[in-house]
Amino acid sequence: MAAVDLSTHPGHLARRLQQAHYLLWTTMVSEEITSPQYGVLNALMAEPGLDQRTVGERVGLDRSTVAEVVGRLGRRGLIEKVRDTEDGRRFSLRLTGEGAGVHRKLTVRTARMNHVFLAPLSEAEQAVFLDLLRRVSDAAEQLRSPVGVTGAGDGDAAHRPW
Amino acid sequence: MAAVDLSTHPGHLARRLQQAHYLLWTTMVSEEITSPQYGVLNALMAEPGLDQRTVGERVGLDRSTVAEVVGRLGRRGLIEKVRDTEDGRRFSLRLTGEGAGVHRKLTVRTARMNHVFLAPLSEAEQAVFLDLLRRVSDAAEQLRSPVGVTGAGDGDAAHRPW
DNA sequence: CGATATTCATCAGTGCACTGACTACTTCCG
DNA sequence: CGGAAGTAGTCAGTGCACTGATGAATATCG
Repeated sequence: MAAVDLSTHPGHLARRLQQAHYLLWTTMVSEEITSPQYGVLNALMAEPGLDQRTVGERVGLDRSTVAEVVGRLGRRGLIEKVRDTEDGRRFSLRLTGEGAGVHRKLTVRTARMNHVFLAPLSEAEQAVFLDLLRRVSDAAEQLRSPVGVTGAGDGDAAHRPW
Repeated sequence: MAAVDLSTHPGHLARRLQQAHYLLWTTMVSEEITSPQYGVLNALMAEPGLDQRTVGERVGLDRSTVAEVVGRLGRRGLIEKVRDTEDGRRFSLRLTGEGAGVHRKLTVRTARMNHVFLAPLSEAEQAVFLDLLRRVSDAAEQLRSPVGVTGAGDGDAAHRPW
C-alpha cells in the first residue's frame, strides 16, 4: 500500500493556506489582534448591538469560540457587552471608541496584506480563486445544517451524497 | 468608516474552508484520527525512519506540533519512536503494523471525502482550485524562510514586497 | 397558568498551531 | 582536545475550533 501525495488533497492545502495566512497576518497586520478577532470587530462595525450567536453566524465561529474571542476583546476594552433588556438571555455587543479605531487601522493593513497574499496570482486568477473558495466553503456549510427543505420534495431531511 | 465584506478576504475564506474540511473529515473519515495525524502516518508510510523535524517539513507542521501529534499517535500504538543510533538528538519514527492498517483504511475514506468536498466544482475547476491553492500556499511559505539567495544578485536577503 | 421546548451563553475537555526559552547532543574550528 | 555554534526535541504560554453538558431565560402548548 503506497503513500499518497498530500498536495492533491484539498484539506491539506486548506490547512497550509491558513497557516500561510496566519504568518502574513502576524507580520503585516497585528500581533495582538488576530484575524478572527478582527472579524468580530468588523461584524459589530456593520451591525452594532448584535448578540454573540449572530456574530458567530456572520463571522463563521461557533458559540464557544465566539465566547472566548468576545471575552478577549472585552478585556482589552475594544467591545462592551450589556444584557439585552428585551431578551434576558442575550448580550448586546458594541464597539467602544477604541475598538472602532483599531478596526479602522487594521482595515487598512488588512487590505495591504490581502494584496501581498494574492500577489502570486494574476488579477483574473485572484477572482477565480475567491470564487472557488467561496463555493466550496458554502457547499460544505450546507451539509452542516441542511437548510429546511421548505415545501415540496421528498421529506428526507439531509441528502448526504455518500 | 464602513465595515468590510469578509467574503472578499482570502484569509477569512481559508479559515472557513478548513472548518468545512474538518467537519467533513470527522463525519466521513474518522473521529479518532485527525487530518494532520493522518498526514504524519502518510509521511512515515512513504519514508520509514524519518525524524520529527523532517516529518514536520513533509506535512507542514512545526516542531512543537509534530511533538504533540507524534505523542498521540505513539500513545495509540500507531507509531514507534526509537533514538537514532547515528545521531543521539533524533528519534527515528516508524509505523507499527496497526498504524499501517489504519493508514490504509483512512486512505480509502479520504479519497471518498475529497470527492465530496470538491463536488461543487467541475472537473476543470477542481484542477484549477488545487493549483491556485498550492501556488498561494507555496508563495507564502517562501516568505517565511527566504530560500538562501545562492550566488549573485544584490545581497539583500529578504525582499519583502511591502 | 404551568410543564415542556427552545434558545443564549458558559464551562470542561480535546486537539491543532505558533512563539520563545530550555536541554541534550553533535559538529565545527582553533 | 576543548570551547563555540548549531541542531533535535521538550515545555510553557497563548489562541482558535469543536463537542457535549449545564444553567438561565424565554417561548410554546395543553
